[in-house]
Amino acid sequence: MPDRTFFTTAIDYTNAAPHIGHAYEKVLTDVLARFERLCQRPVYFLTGVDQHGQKVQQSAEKEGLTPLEFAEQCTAKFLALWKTLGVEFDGWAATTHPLHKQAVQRILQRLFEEGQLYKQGHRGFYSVRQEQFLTDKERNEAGEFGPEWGQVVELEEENYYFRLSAHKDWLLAFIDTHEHFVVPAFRRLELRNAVERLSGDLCISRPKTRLSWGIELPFDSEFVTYVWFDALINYISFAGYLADPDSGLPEFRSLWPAKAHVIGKDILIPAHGVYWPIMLHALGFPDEEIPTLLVHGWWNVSGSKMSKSLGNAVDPAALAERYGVSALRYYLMADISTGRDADFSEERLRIRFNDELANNVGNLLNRSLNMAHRYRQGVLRRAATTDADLIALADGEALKAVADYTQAMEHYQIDTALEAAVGLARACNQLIESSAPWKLAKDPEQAGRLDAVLYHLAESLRLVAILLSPVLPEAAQGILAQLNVSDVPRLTAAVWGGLPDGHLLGTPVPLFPRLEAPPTEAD
RNA sequence: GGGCCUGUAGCUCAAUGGUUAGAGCAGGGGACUCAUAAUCCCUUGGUUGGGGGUUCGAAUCCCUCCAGGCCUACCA
Repeated sequence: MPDRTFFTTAIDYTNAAPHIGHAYEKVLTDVLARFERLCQRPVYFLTGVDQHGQKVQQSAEKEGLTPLEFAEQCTAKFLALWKTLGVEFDGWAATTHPLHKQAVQRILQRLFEEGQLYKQGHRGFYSVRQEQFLTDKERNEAGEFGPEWGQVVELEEENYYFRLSAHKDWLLAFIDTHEHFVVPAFRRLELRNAVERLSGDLCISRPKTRLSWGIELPFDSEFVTYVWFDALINYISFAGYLADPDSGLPEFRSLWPAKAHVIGKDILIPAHGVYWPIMLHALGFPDEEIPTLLVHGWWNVSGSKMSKSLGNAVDPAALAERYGVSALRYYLMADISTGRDADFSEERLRIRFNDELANNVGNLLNRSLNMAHRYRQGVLRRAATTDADLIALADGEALKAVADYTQAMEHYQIDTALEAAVGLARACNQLIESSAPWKLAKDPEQAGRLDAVLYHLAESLRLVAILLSPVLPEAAQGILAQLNVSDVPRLTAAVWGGLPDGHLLGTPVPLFPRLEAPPTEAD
């Protein structure tokens, strides 16, 4: 059994700048990892970049760079974005790393020796310009290959194949008997049907004459391995699989199996739902060591797919610059149901930030602290209360918020979890209206009640900060700092009564300044 | 062609086959002054895409049609 919770993300291809979809997946996984830390469970968060392949090689040529130079230039953009967005990973999987190359070659060598790989010729139509074999899918209505493919020649080429179809029946049985293999459940259905149609083996190599930017096959120096046995292997190579004891990589048995591979719906079939489990199975991993696939949806732009060619790709770095990291992280986690698609809208980003963080949570913090300072010099009094509304808040709503939040987070439903946290703040705003501390302050006989109300507000805010901390680490620190609480957020501390009698609160400073809409274009 | 998903209030979304289909935002009305022109209360608003069927009971299950999205394949 692993002693650390291990999360991975898809590794991003270093051929273009990151867009909002890349940012979403990494923030989502960062939030899951931070929740584990909040629960004081050791966690290892691996993410990275896929740097090999034909597109990188071609793009590098166009810019007059070596493939490595080009890949590293692009990698730097991803790394900079993760730093900006507060994505704090433990391991960085860059596929040009020598230790990754070593693991890939050891794996290929083993499979080759075991007869899982074989060499075979393939005859087909080949586009010289695009450097790829064409299938009937590429034919136009007239049944011909259009001019976009340039010169098309009939060509025979030898390659290495992985015996994928030999494991088809195993995979079907595995999917049928492991209902949590794919989350959400409806994706498992989709996968099941796709596997049924599976036929043929998997081509895993390219001759160096066509593609040189890759990892050389250990048993045939004329070839490099093609994407699958390079990119997918990152999940185990960077976790220390088949590594030498002094490699500096993690101890593999302390991580494996990963709790979840976080991926987008576009790479479930066939890569992660078919190739990857079969690769692991062929390597001898038992069924209980095949990780869950957590499949997230996409951010669309006004209902349609985001793409560079449509010119509607959203730049996450620009958004973070314009609205702040907290606003962006909050929006990405709150406005999509994990596994589903959502529509990206800057207007909704502003609305949700203003309504839920600025007006609700931020203003609650500000008004609560102001009253505590105005009426009590910032000193809290903790005393037993018999007031029904306060008991309802402490034993009812606060308790329920923490429970609902925890359950939702355990099921990767970040949006539902945030609702619970914000709901507790809402209950506090209601309490302020119904108890009217400004009236209590004028009546000496209500001194005890006023103290109790102020204490309940501060204590609730402490809980809200703890619950928000995986999504909004900085802002949560900000709330706790204003409450004058220096403890590192822990879920075990999210129980009522943490603030001691006589606690001195900090100075209120508006935490979430409202976002203003950009000037609208003249009609 | 095959597969999967979605369709519920103006918008974004909830509702293990079980009260009168809910919440936030937006709209309308009111209250309050501690606070970031914030907050709180009340309120308008639905033929659950259409049509059949099963059931004591359907947004939910079955059939069918319509609309949108995604994956995948061109086999008879």
